[in-house]
Amino acid sequence: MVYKVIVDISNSEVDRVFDYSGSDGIEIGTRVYVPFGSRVIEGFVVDKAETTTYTKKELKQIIGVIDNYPVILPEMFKLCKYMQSKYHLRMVDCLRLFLPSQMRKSKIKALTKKSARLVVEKQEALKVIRGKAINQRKIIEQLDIDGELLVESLNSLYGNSAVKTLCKKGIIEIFEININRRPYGTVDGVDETHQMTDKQNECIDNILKDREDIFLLHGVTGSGKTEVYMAVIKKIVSEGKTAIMLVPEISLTPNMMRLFRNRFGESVALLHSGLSAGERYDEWRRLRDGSAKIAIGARSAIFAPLVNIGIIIIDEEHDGSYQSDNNPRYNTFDIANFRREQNECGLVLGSATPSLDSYYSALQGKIKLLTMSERINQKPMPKVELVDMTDERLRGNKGFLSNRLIEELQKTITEGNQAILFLNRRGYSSFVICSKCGYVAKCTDCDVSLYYHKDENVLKCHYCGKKYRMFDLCPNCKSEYIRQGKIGTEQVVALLNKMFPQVNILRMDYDTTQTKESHVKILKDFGDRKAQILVGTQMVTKGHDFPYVTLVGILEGDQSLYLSDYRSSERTFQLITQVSGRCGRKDLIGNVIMQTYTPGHFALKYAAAQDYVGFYKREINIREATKFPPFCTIVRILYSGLDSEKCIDCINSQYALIQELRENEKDEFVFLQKMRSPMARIENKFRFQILMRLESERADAIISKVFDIAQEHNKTVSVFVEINPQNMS
DNA sequence: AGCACGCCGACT
DNA sequence: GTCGGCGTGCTC
Repeated sequence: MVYKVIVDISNSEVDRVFDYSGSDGIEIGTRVYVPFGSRVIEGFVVDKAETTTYTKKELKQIIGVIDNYPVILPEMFKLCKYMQSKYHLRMVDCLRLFLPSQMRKSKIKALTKKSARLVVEKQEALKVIRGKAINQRKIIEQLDIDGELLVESLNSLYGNSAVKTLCKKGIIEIFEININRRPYGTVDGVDETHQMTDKQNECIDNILKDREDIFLLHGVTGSGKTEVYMAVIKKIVSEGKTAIMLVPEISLTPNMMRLFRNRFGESVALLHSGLSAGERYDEWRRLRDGSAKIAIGARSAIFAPLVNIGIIIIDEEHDGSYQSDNNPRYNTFDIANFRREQNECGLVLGSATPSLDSYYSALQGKIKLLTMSERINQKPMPKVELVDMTDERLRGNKGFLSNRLIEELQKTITEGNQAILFLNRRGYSSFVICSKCGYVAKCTDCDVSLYYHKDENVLKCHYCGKKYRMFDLCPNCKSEYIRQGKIGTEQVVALLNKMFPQVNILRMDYDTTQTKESHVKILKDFGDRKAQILVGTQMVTKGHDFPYVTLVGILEGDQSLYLSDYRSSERTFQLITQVSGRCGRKDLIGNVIMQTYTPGHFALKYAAAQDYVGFYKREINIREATKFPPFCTIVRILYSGLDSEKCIDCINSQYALIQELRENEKDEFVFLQKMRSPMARIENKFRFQILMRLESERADAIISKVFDIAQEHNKTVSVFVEINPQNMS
């Protein structure tokens, strides 16, 4: 029997089927070991045939099967084809998405990667190297700066022969590093069943009535969306079907997990980043063999190996993390919709602040709108108060907190309740500047200024993570007049500690959640009321319920408003609504204070009024008038590379081709421009982009041509096509 | 991706 | 000559 095999190598050159002979009876979807060139690698059987055009001599034999069952389901092959045509992805990259990563590379061993470091002093090493070996020199210099680097990245930058030679010469050594994962806690406790409201029941009935439809469940924060999901899943599972529920990674809290585990017990499988390799594999296996019926997880859980799916739920539908922004790039909604069609099942998008696109689709009648506009048990929505910081400044308050917010904080503390302060900026201050000569510390590899982190006393680049020594004197003019930029969460905590020395304060941001335990611990400690104030970034806005929080302070409500991104109003509205919803969840009345310099902005006004529909109407008008999504499709082609000249050559030649395309499709282009990327350099790579906006009706046909154009390029420049990207920088 | 092969410059 | 770096091309 001849088997068509895709080899497990992520490279466009080998992303096609290779024919192998093998004994009969290997099922399509099985993984196998095959000889490839001079080595043995893993591959996926994607098809079988009786004959082949290759001669007996050319045709090699499958060495053996890896798993004794097909790991890829038939539906997933269809999905793979769909993704290939829609996003122009490599077949292997899709297939890889369908199984837990640690299953690849020979069974479920600990995940290791090869890393390299210098074993000889830089000066000594350089002496040994011959004049011609530029790449070896570069590697030595790089390793001297960074200490150690992954072999794969050295290979891709300088070629594998240079790395191998250095190793042979004993200048560098290659060693394995382990990437550990953490286990998740055991489950105890019982299912708390709630009395459903009429509104909740109505939504559940609707979803269960039209089993093949797409629904947008617009429910205000605290309206009990999770209960609706669980009730729907319960019914579907009782009919012998399976379910997928997606949440943003960050809101997959222990709380949430407990809720589902208590309700569904062993039939739920949790897929999230905190699982260890073994556990993740176990969970995947339980889904694959049918012992678990419900998959809950972040974005990638949409690829759960389930058959006979009865419902797919995407919670916090508006969340940007549903769109993958590095390869393979895909949009979770597309995948969910494809699986919905394949399984003829329902799809529910849930949010308190639906994305403009989804709500527009709902009003167009393309998807069904369900609304829950009241909190359960008639709890009132929190009162949102806007504080104009310009006024505060005029009245002499130069601090970061308005008098109103200080007053409310004091009240909350004395009453023994809790407060959340939200500021979407981490670190101590956003930059340092010499007020004498104007010197600003910048990253050497990225086009950004550095944040000051006081607890580590370093300057950090928030793009590449590189750290620099902090200075007392200006490195440029040696003056001592160093001023600091905008206040970040670290400084907020420091200042609050001075203001309220008797109060415990927790901080939750990227810096304090680098290990999984800390993330869980902070939430648990705050939930246990070990602290009265929680200061945090985006992270504090999602999903968790803290019943004793009666005050939410938004320090810079307008911070995200003026980014050069068409979605900035939408984002701001969502952020404020989400964070406001953290408040007044029990029987205590909640209060939200939003500080801003632009209290008149409609996004802030509607957010304060908790008026989603009002905001929607206003914003959709702007989108329509200015021709932005959902009234067009934005396509961005991003070019990045170490050599800026080569990037420019590449973008110029492709831009010319796209201009040609526009000549033939004049009516379809709303906008076309090439430019430097707003982030002109990241990690030493220069970035350029072509932006276009297309009429939505024929966008797919043009995008396909754009993909073809982008395909042809030099290896030293990486080219990515993004459709309606979440991040335009 | 990763390996072999073969060209070509530099060193004994 | 010949050692070794580095580009090229191929893998059923």
